[in-house]
Amino acid sequence: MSDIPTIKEIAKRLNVSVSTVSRALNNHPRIGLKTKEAIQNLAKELNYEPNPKAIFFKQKRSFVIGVILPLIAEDFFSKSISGIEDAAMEHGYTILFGQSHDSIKKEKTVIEAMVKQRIDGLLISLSKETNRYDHLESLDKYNIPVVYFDRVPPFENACKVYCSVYEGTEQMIEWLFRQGRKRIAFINGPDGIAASKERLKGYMDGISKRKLKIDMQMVEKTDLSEEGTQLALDKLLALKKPPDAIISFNDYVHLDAVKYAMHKGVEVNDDILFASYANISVNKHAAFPPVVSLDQFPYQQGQLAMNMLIDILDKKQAGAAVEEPFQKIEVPVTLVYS
Amino acid sequence: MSDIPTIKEIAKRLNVSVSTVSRALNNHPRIGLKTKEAIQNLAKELNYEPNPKAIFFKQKRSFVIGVILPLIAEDFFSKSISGIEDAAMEHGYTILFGQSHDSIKKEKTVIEAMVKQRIDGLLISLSKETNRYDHLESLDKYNIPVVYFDRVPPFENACKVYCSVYEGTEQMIEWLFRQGRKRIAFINGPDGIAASKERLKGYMDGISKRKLKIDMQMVEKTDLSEEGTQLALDKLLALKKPPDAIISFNDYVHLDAVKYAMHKGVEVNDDILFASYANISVNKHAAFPPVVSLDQFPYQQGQLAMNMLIDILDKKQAGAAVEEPFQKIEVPVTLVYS
DNA sequence: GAAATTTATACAATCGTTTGCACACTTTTG
DNA sequence: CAAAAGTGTGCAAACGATTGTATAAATTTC
Repeated sequence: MSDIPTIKEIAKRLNVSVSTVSRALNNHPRIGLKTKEAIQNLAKELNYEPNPKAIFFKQKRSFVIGVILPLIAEDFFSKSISGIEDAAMEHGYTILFGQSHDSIKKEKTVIEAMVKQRIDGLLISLSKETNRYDHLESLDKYNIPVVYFDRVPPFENACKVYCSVYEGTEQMIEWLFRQGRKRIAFINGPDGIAASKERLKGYMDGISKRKLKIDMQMVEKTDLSEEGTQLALDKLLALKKPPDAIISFNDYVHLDAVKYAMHKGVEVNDDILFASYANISVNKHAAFPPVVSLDQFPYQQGQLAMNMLIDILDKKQAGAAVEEPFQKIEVPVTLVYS
Repeated sequence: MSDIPTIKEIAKRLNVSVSTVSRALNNHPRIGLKTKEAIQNLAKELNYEPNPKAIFFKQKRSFVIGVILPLIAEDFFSKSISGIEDAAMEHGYTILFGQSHDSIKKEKTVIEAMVKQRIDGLLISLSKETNRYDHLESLDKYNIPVVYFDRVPPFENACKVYCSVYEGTEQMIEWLFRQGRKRIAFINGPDGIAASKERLKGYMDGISKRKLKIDMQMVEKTDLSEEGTQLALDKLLALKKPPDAIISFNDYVHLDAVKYAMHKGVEVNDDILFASYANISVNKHAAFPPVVSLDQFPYQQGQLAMNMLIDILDKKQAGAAVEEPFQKIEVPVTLVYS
């Protein structure tokens, strides 16, 4: 019920001035040993903690970092938040959290709320909808550093951490090819979103590299709903020469595809090998996990991104001119076999 | 690059005192119309936002609420955080987020970090390990209101929001019984944790109510690993009279059980009906979702808990004596059929 | 032993905002 | 027309902590 103790209280109790207390707690050399010890002991006893809001006044920093993710319910983001959190904790930062729910409007609202709270920096994975970037201007204006992560903007002048899905896709095709599969189909996500474009590019280049012919009949797309995926699979199975391997846009699409394929009498991972992206946790429990899935290391990505941001913040505080204004880290991906 | 404008700047520009600016922005009646308009226009133009850290000084509140969840990667918690966030946003609060990863030590660390940041209140779902509560004392000491949510402490003098898994279990058994199932087995979680105890109690009372005999051979337990679940299922299937329905501790255990049952040649949801708890999102994609699952309404629970906390905070600020010091809300559960 | 130096502490301003009080000016009232 | 009431604004203190500068006392130096 008592209030959190302040420097003032300590000063009053020991009959010294607040400045003496402040200096004693910061181990200033000009404070007498007895005084210093008395103050430090009482501070410990009262469990004194400096008020970060007061310090913010002087130092102009709050040790709070905003984190905005599209949808924490997605396996990838729920894992990455742990990396983000651990890295922040380690450096004494706390995180203000918000979701955009893949809406640009919500993204804007959350950013505004965080700017109001005077965050030191922002770590953000953009919403699927985000194709304009003017709502991020206020951060620039107020000189709040931003690090983009996984879903990064297309322009160059930004700090980014992301992984090379493009190369991963090529590797996946390479591996399927080595398993003797030649008719590799692809169920992509909706047109227009960056993730679909990158995957498709990887697919086409991967196929080309293997000197296979690109057959656009082998490329279908889903709106990510179960029905959309079923439709896509129907078309692929109805081909004169149906595929002997199918890569799905992500593991959720994969699960729907496999479920429907079983229903259609396909011998899953025999007639057709199923591959996918993300390597979500439920794969462990699934009856038919993808034979190969692309792990994008969400924890590490989150950790790297937060460390990059803290690094920028520290340099900024130290007043150092940023030598490399826009850092980029491309995290390599890895194939996971089941 | 410019700094966030302050009340001082506005005052200087218009050649009035800071107090006049403050009053004008707060629509104080004693400020002249012309002055007020001039100030408000300039404030809008400069995009002025009051500094919440400065306001915290005067008002002793930060409009920041701490939220600690065991593991955001769990479907239940990733859904509930959305309800928590939406309710907070609606009332102008922002959330500081942390995970305990089901460790009491981490829980303590996170609580300390949040107290340091001077959160207005705390919303917490306790870690599985938490059986002592002394790390929550500092909150009490500093008069920071706490609302417990889903994983609530056993003592009475606390604000809680949780759901009645006990009654839900009874309903589940009732429903299975009406499907003609009489040999209803149960794969429970580890002994000792509250969730297991509550489920078991519901199971036993549900069976008794139906005038069925309780057969403890029908109750197995898993350590929540895939192997543990397989072991439990092995024992159940080896019984002289094997079960015709199996209720699993949660949907993850369910998925493992079904996967293994298929492997063992069981006709899933025919020979044996599978039921479960949680109603996780992947059920939508699963080949064999549980025939019936207990939805615990994570979004609503989160929302209710946050609203309760904000209500307490507002009343505290208004200085009103809290008439009902320890509120409780029991959220009813619902069976979801697939 | 007086001046110079060192040591230990206090004072006061600052950060951005709010708010009680005081002051000056205008208008109303008797 | 003087007193009372109303109107518009500024001053200053407060919140918690830091920090440059001032001041006092203790110590050293010549």
